[in-house]
Amino acid sequence: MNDAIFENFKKFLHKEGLKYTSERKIILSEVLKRRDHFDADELAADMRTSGLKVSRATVYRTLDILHEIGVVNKASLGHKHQHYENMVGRQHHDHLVCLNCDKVIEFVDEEIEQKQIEVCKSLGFEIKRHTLQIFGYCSYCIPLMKDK
Amino acid sequence: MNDAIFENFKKFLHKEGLKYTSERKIILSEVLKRRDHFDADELAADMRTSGLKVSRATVYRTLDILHEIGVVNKASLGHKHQHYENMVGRQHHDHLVCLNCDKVIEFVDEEIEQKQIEVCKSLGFEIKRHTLQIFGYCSYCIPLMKDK
DNA sequence: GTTGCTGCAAACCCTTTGCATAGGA
DNA sequence: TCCTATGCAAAGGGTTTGCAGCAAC
Repeated sequence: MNDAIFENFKKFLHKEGLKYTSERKIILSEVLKRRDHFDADELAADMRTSGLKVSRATVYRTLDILHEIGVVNKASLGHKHQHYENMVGRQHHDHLVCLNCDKVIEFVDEEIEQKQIEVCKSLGFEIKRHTLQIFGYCSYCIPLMKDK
Repeated sequence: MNDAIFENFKKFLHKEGLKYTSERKIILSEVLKRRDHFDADELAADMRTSGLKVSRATVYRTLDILHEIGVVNKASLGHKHQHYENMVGRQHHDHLVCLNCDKVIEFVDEEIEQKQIEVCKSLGFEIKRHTLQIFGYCSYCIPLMKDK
């Protein structure tokens, strides 16, 4: 079923006058295996470990393209670097981030989504994307925090 | 009325064994004059223009303290640097950010706030802070975007 | 063959830090 | 006096970029 994604990627690149290179294919395939919130460097390092030699620069450049076509989502999870996540077959969601263990919990609340649309409509604002992050302590870390 | 804020600042610093220096007073007073979303460098530059010579490093260091005591809020508004805003006399709010003109519109929606609390409660997550940004086009820029 | 891509290293940008000196308490 | 703060410049960390050689098309 991923064939369609590679096909779309190829079509998009062609449409933009860009090339369907082996590095781009490799990066796409590695991204599609992911179910976590990774950063560009992490992806590059994991690829290197797997014997896939693609430079960091190319990873950054390709993640940009994949973001543009919606294959990955970019998220600011409270670190100084960006995180990415594979969005294939998934819908928009928000994040809870544990300040102690860095765990990320995803959630969707339809009312929150709906309300955002209403707010924008009432202000004449055209939404392109939206991102809600809640920082705090997950259930495992709350007891640990009490001790301090 | 700002006297109380300076007094609190002084008390906080004293409690932490820190010093109530003239640079810190100057930075606090400049921050209190602001009603916009500024970054550290901008604040430092504006201060320099006004003849107030405080180093960038001190501005960063002091903004951290002011953030800790809630005088300023830190926000990621889609740039690679942080933005700050004076929070004195203000409540938590969310941001609409225009991707064309960079304008920032603030809003609060009680239902969104409430829903976030409910989601966290149901997941056993203890909220420390939360931040919702909506990126898109403001009413002034929507017509300009059509032309492209 | 043409044109865009890659890898490398250097550049960049924002932010933090080490250190010598200044200045609150 | 004691000890933290400041300013400077350098380091840091993530990301982007210029360029020469390389690979799609």
